[in-house]
Amino acid sequence: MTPTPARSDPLTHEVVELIGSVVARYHEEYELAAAEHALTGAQARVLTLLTREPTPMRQIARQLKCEPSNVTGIVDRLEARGLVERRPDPGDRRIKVAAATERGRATAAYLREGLDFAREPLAGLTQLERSMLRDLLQRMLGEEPGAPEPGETS
Amino acid sequence: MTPTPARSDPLTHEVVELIGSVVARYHEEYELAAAEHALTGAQARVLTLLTREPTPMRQIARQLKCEPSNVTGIVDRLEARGLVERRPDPGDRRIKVAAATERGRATAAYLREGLDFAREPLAGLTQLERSMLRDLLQRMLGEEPGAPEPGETS
DNA sequence: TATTGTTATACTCTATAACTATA
DNA sequence: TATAGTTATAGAGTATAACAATA
Repeated sequence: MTPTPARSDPLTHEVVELIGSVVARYHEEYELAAAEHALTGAQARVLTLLTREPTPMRQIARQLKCEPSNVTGIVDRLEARGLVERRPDPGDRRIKVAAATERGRATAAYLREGLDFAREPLAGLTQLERSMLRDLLQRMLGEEPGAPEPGETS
Repeated sequence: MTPTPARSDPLTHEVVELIGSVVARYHEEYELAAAEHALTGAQARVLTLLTREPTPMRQIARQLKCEPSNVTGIVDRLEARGLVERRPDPGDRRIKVAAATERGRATAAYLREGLDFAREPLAGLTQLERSMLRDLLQRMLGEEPGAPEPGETS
């Protein structure tokens, strides 16, 4: 009769609504911070990704969870602005590795600084509260050892 | 020297990253649930909005934080599928009030059921933990009385 | 034959500007 | 004149399908 016990729980519903608000606000601020550097959200995400590590086009698509054909245009536009460059892969000539340029890394750093969300609001929480929040979010995301998500093949 | 104390705090950084993960996963599941009903994310958001309350076009734009001209197309497509209808406003003939139809409400209900995120993961938390999470998120969002965010004009 | 990246195409979302009809 | 909604337009993201180069 109650396959999902949490479904009709008003407290759970409240938390779900709050998470929705967090998601909305996060997105809003992310797009805003990106726009300040004349970047779209997708461009900002790819640039941030490439700042962490040079990545083949196909793998960018996997991380963005979109089709590989879309990545071509996004990287094109970043490359046209000198924020990213395509490099050949020494081992496989089919592969093009996209990498952030020096300018791209600088832009990404400014972008990161502009992303005040969660940093400013989090300042209102004590150290203990922040670590409680961290633990709760970790458990929500199933990132705890001992609770391996099905679907992880390796 | 340290205008934003939380900036270099590794714990805060960790929480920010976790929130990023929550946002990514929420969006992913939202788009997926919408796609199961042949809806785009924007269409699903508007439909959900109108299920709660019939709303003038202009006000939809404000809630979506987009330009009013965009709403025309989104409501057009929902109306073409019989999920939404435009009604005149008795008091002001300039205004068109968009409202969910019976079919629209039914679709929104299915959509809501498909949105497992946060409900399933939250089931792994105790009642106490969930209320702790609620309180922490509320304070992050500045929704608590006694902590009015600057910028609120009224 | 399979994989990588690209191109071509079509649809949706988005902002901007100009337009219509009401107020 | 100001406001509500729309139209027209252009740019960007998205998926699908077909393609060239390479494995």
